[in-house]
Order: sequence, then C-alpha cells, then structure tokens
Amino acid sequence: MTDPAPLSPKAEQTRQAIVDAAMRLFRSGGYEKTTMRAIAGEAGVSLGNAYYYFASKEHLIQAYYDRMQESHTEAVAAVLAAEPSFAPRLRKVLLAWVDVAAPYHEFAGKFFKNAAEPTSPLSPFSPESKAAREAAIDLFRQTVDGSDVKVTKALRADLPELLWLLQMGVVLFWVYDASPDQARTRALIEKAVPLVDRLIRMTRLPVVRGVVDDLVELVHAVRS
Amino acid sequence: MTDPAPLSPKAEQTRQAIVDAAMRLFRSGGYEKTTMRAIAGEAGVSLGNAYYYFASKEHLIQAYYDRMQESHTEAVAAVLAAEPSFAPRLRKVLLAWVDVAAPYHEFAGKFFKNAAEPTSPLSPFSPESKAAREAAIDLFRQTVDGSDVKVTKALRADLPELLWLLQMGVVLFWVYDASPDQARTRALIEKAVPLVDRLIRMTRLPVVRGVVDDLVELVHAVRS
DNA sequence: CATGGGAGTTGAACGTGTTCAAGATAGTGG
DNA sequence: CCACTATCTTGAACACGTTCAACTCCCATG
Repeated sequence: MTDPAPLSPKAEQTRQAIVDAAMRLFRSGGYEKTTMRAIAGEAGVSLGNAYYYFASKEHLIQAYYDRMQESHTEAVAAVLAAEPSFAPRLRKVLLAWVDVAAPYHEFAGKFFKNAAEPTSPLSPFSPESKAAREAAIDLFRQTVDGSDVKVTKALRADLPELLWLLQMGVVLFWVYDASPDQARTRALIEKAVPLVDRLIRMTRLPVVRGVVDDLVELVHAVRS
Repeated sequence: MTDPAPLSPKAEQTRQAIVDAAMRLFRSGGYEKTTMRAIAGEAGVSLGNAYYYFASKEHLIQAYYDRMQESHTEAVAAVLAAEPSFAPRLRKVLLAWVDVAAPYHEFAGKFFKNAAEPTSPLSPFSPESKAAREAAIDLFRQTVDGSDVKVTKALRADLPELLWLLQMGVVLFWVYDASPDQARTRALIEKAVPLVDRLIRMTRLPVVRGVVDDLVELVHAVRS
C-alpha cells in the first residue's frame, strides 16, 4: 500500500530508518522546514539513497497515512465489540479517527494535498487506493450491520458508502481545523451524529421515501 | 481581493502584464511546468519584479480564480434576471459555473492541489479569500431571494451558505470528472438540484422541522 | 574460487521558487 | 533646477527537492 514495494530483504531496515528519521524531524521541526538532506543525515544514509527508497518527500508522508489507517481499523474493532447502539457506535468510530489522526494533524495539509490531485495514486478516489477505500467503507458497513438501527431497503446497500462520505466531510473539516485538540471537529461530530441518526430513522416515514430514492439514484448515477 | 493592493497608479499595467503572461503560460504548459522566470520573461519584466507584485507563484493563481469568479457572477446575473423559479435558477447557476470553468478544467487538478492546502492563501476557506468566498455565497443569496421558493425562517439566513457548500461539493466532483465536457458533473447537477429543491420544500413539514433546527445549529456551531 | 549482474549507495549537479542588497525612476518640495 | 523620498526594478545568490552516472557490495552460478 505504501509503495510498489518489490519486496526488499534486510535493507528494509534502511527504509524504516528513513521513515523514522523523517517522522522525528517532521514532528520536531515541521514538514516544510525539514530538508531531505536532514532526513538522510538523521537516518545515516546519503541523500540519493533516501530517494532510492522514496520517490519524493511527499511519499514519506504516505507512511504516516498508512499507520493512521491501521490504527483506526484497530480502534474501530474495539468500539464495535463493546457498543450495540447505532448512534454511539457511529460517534465512537468517528471520534476514534480524530484520536488516531491527532498526532498527524500537522501534516493534514500534506495528506490532503495528495488527496486533491486527481491523477495521484495517493488520492482516496484513485484506482490504486480502491482496496483501502473499500476497507474504510467496510468499517461503516460493520458499524451499521452490528447495530440496532433499522434501515429501509432502499438505503441498506448504500448507507455505508454514504457514511464514508460523511467521514470524508469530517476529514475535510478536520484538515482545516486549527482549534486545540481539534475541539471543533469533535464538536462537529457530536452535533452531526444525532442528526444523521435522526435522518436515518426518518427515512422510514412515507413522505421521506421519495427523497431517499432520489438520493440513492443520485449516488448510483454518479458512481463511475 | 487579489492582494492587499495598496493601489498602484500606472504600473498596475505591469501587474496585469504579469497576470496575462502567467495565464497564457499556465494554459499552454500547465502550472508546474511554467517557471517564474518564463512568466517574467513573457511579461517583459525581471524575475525579481514579478515578486514585487506577487508574493509567490501561488498568488498568481488567485488572479485566475478572481477572473473565473467574475465571469460566473456575470453569467449568474443574466440567469437570475430571466428565471424566477428556484430550481431552474439553482440549476442554471451551477451549470453556468461548469461552463465558465470548462476552459480551465484540464489543469484544474494542479490548481486544486495547491488550493487544497489549508495554509495556502488559495484555500476557499482562507482569510485571504474571504471576500471572494462571501461574494460567492452572495450569489446563492440572490438565487434564493429573487425566487419563488418559500424558505422557513430557521433556514433563511443559512441557506445561501449551505448552497455554497453544495457548490464546493460540485467543484470537488468536477475536479475529478474526466468525462468529455464534464458530462458527469452536469449529470450530477441535474440530479442534485431537484433533490435539493425537494428537501427545501420539505423543511416546512412539521416532522422535518426538528432536523432543520439541528442542522442550522450544527452550521452555527461549526462556523468559527 | 572467479565472475557477472542485480541490489544498494553515493554525492555532485541541476532546475526552480524565493530573497535581497543595490540601483533606477519618478514625483514632490524648496 | 536640485535634492530627497517612495516606488519600482534588477539579477545574482541561496536553499532545497530531485536526478543521475558511477561505484560498491552481495551472492548465485559455473
């Protein structure tokens, strides 16, 4: 996921050394102010060697990204095992992401910059990250499935993807959130979850059915 | 809007010459491949002089955005004068943006990539683009105000901003849309507008009121 | 043990965004 | 007409991401 990774034997250690050095320096001095020369130096390799393992400075960030995904999946498993009710599940899943992502908030901009470039394989919409994307959506499928919520037939198949889109929205907000401890993002989640819960329960009302159908149709039409 | 612009007299022409040169070169060669040296050369000024007028290469893009915004405002004025009904108004306003933006689509990704970074002055959420953002929101205020749509009191003040967010979503989709003539974005608009229209009209239903209040509260809580 | 080739490693060199100290220019007051 | 200042202009210099041709090292094969 991090790279084409044609599988390296022992010198995978070198790779890790570079990632570790980069993380240390990024963390202490910020991304922009950390030079590739400094990273290479800190890792005890030459500048060129760093580029043997990582195509660019931005690619080093991908390592961060991967760790975040992993940690979140883990955290979600714990949440889902313990909580049966839908709204709290969703709330905890989203908050868990904020917790997991917190240490990397400083680099959020860099992540997002990658996400924004449509041609980049790092984009969450790219074919290359299809697996990761579907894994993420699956997290929300689990969130829905194991819960007490009743979802109308029309919505059942697409709700996980819609929730994933919700999370993309939260991420977007989070990226721009400069408040301490990302308090505003947490506030957003606290407000949004009950709203979403309410909306989902409301889809069973006859008046709302038509809108739900339209929405589902829109999602289908728009999915390439 | 483009800059602090302490108002220059005649040599404002130089500024324009630089913008024009940049636009020409960005258009023909893309953003990344266009160097500041080339822009300065094309504009007939020195490298340093270009930096006297524009703090960075990114700041040049702002001028680009400003023009798009201008064209859109113009197009919208024509639409709003001719069309009294809400849904068609919204549809035409959104489609007008797609039309106006079409010439820039091929390198929109590059621009977007730069704009996406929160620290970038190009970000639609940045303080630097506050004026542009408010102008854009105002376009939607006009779209609502002059139309036949009845908006509940709770929603009235915030609907324009919500519609602007909708447009941000459309823009995001558009950036990734590789279909010829951005057909898929247009299709998205065709589907989304009736849905939005329906949702807005639905807000008058008593059952839905609570949700609307929650949504408005969420928007308020979240606005810095 | 020799050897051929791939994997890993190196630092000099390059291109580009940006800065800056110095100079030119033009408008203003005497 | 002469300073004097604020505005404008310049290109060399700098820092940093990235590239690359050359080199070393390891080890599988004969």
